[in-house]
Amino acid sequence: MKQKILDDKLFALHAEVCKSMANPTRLKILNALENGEQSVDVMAKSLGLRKANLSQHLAVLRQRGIVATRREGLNIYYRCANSKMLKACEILREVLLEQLREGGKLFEQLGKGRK
Amino acid sequence: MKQKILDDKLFALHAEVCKSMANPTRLKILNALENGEQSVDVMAKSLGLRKANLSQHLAVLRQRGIVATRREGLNIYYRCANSKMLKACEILREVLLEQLREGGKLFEQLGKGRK
DNA sequence: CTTATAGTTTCGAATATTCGAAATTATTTG
DNA sequence: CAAATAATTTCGAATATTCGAAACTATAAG
Repeated sequence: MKQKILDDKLFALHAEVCKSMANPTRLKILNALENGEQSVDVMAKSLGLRKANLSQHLAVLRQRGIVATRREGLNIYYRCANSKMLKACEILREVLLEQLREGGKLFEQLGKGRK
Repeated sequence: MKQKILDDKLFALHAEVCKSMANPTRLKILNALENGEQSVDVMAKSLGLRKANLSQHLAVLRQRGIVATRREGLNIYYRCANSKMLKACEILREVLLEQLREGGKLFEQLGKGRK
């Protein structure tokens, strides 16, 4: 029973983290942070996002503890808070890239989920 | 530019897959399928879910190509369609379990995301 | 103190997700 | 064909996510 409760917490946590990553923009943000910290301003420009919207996405990642921040003058620098988590994310991306290259089913079914 | 388009597809696909996993019930389903295929009926009982609801979740996983099916008489057996993807999912779970055990920030912040 | 720049928060509308209930489909057995 | 069992689909209401617009906060520089 005790184990079941831990499992429930774990599945809930896992779902929360997946939810954080369940958005192309947030995945692009995490991707941008793979090579080190970046300010919001620079990210907004390189990703082509409005600052307010980027900030909203960063807030999601921050609240889940996926990214961390550091202020320096006017700029706030974001970085990945947990390299293992980012690595796990990358592994999934590699698997999917492989699928894409193989022209597998996953590719064709993209977007055919819930309308 | 060509590469950017591939990247966009990849991020979109990645987000779709994360969306599929962004639900505790679906993660429990995937977890149950780690040890081999199972019928909907058995899963419904072991996970304590209404069959209609389980079927809805299975449809999400099916549409994204994450699980595959096989019919045998009245029963339909579900299995994981891509072991690498399931493995990537497990790796993330291991990272999170470690965090949970360490009593880290992620645990405390669970559920404090968007209300 | 004023202005400029960087970033965040709030609000509201559009869209998507979730789940129960009820209806429907598929297969087997009598 | 009728009845039973397994599974799926459809519908609708409650809830959550997403994004632009506008307002707001924080820091630096004059």
